Amino acid sequence: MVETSEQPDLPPDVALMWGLRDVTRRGPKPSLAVEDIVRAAIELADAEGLAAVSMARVAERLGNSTMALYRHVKNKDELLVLMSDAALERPEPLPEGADWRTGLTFWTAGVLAAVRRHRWYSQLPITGPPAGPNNLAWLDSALGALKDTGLSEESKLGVVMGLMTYVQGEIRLSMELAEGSAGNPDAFSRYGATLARVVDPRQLPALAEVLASGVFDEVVPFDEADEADFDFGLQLFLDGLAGFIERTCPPDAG
Amino acid sequence: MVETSEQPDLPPDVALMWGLRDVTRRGPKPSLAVEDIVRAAIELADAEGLAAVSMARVAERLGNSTMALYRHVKNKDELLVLMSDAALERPEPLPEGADWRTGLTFWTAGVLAAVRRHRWYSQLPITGPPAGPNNLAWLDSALGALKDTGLSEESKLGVVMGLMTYVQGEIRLSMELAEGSAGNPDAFSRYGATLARVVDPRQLPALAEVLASGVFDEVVPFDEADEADFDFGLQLFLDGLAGFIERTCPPDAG
DNA sequence: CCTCACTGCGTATGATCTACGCTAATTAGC
DNA sequence: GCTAATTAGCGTAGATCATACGCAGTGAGG
Repeated sequence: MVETSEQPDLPPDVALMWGLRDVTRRGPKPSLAVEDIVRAAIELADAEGLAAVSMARVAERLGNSTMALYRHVKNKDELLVLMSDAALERPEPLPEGADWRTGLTFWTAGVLAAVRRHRWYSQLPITGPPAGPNNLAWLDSALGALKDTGLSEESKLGVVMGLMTYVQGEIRLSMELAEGSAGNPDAFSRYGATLARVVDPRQLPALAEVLASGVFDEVVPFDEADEADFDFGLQLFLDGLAGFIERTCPPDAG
Repeated sequence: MVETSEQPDLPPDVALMWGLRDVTRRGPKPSLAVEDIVRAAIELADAEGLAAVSMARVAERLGNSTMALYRHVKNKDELLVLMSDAALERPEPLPEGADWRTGLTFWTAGVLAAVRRHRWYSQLPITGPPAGPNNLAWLDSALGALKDTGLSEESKLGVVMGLMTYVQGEIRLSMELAEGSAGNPDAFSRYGATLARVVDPRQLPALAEVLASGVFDEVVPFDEADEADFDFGLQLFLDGLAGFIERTCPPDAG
């Protein structure tokens, strides 16, 4: 394990993500860097899914032995943490002079786009609050979208956490479902039929009514339906936020 | 594997969750039922976490051999699917005569309470749209809360999916963070210090401002802060929904 | 030049999931 | 009741995995 004695009070994985290591070290030059390991792991996950990411396969891809990785990474969990920050990359800057609503909409679309480039992202465990450079850059970007609202810092943070919660739910629901439907293409076209077979109108009346309305019979591609639903919910949230901002910081009371 | 020839067009795991199996079968009486397996797996996960749920440990808990389980469950993934429905149990019925807002608030609290009884829930993979009896009962309950709004069935479904997305995000963020902070108690009290160490005000100005405001210095128990943030976001969503309902179905235009 | 921290790696251990095939139990049909 | 078909439970074994441990060689500090 590489020591990070320069930042003794930082959690070791955080120090790793920020590239804070000793500059002068004895012994042989490392022929491997954490960044290489993380990059190889991400490529492997992109190509063959997260389940294919084993220490052995990552090492093989780097032309090293399995155990060599453990000099740079405490264990596999730490590797996953590093992957979760590296996969996000940096956010594109918000459009200049945009109001908070377009800013947050832009931000949300950006997060989803970034995450969708790595279909395994939703399967990563969440081990702590955002602490890596990319994660914090996204957090900063969302907070920046709210800078002209006049909200308190605490409120801004609350708003952003609410939005992150909603986005996180979308990531999990839509991405894992998309993964599942990839391996099982007609699970979705059959969904209406499955429900019809199983739903008893006396026990689940409201659901039976939705079924009877035929919403599930339309054959809409999964992605489109999903995006429409996401946008709908996002607009509701932003509508509510607009009300909150007006109530808290009336524009003419400045 | 138990055949489910009565419902040949249902996915096998769905049939299992609904208990649709052959009534008359040849061969020895099964000494084991899927329900037993699922219950044992849930007890094990409750006691020792999801990682402790291996086919061997579940079988051991039942006094059977490992391979005996495979007569009742196709593979471990299917067992996880069954666990994810069984863990939810049935929703409590909505309070009689409640309006949609109290109904949905009640529903949301119920989902979170049900899920929090099994701390491993958030780590389960999502393999398909809700199809088990408990999942569908919850879905029905949420739809039922909207029955007096006059919204179209399609809109109701959209609203519920938006709410489920937000709740799903909360489940994932708060539960996995809670798990993480259990094994690492002061990771949260250190969070402010970690950020202070790592955030450069020139690179992350908005985040730096939040940090400077001292929000992260307050020592609030994780659960309380989390619940407050969740409620705040939920209210924003419901505020937005109120506007949508008024716009779509004005009460005096009925 | 010597010391010794450090890198890479071989070996080994203990889990894990699960394919396969055997034996014994039970029932359907006669 | 007899026979054949079917099924439950399980033992064995293979493949894959994470990772503890210790050794050999490297190269910087003294």
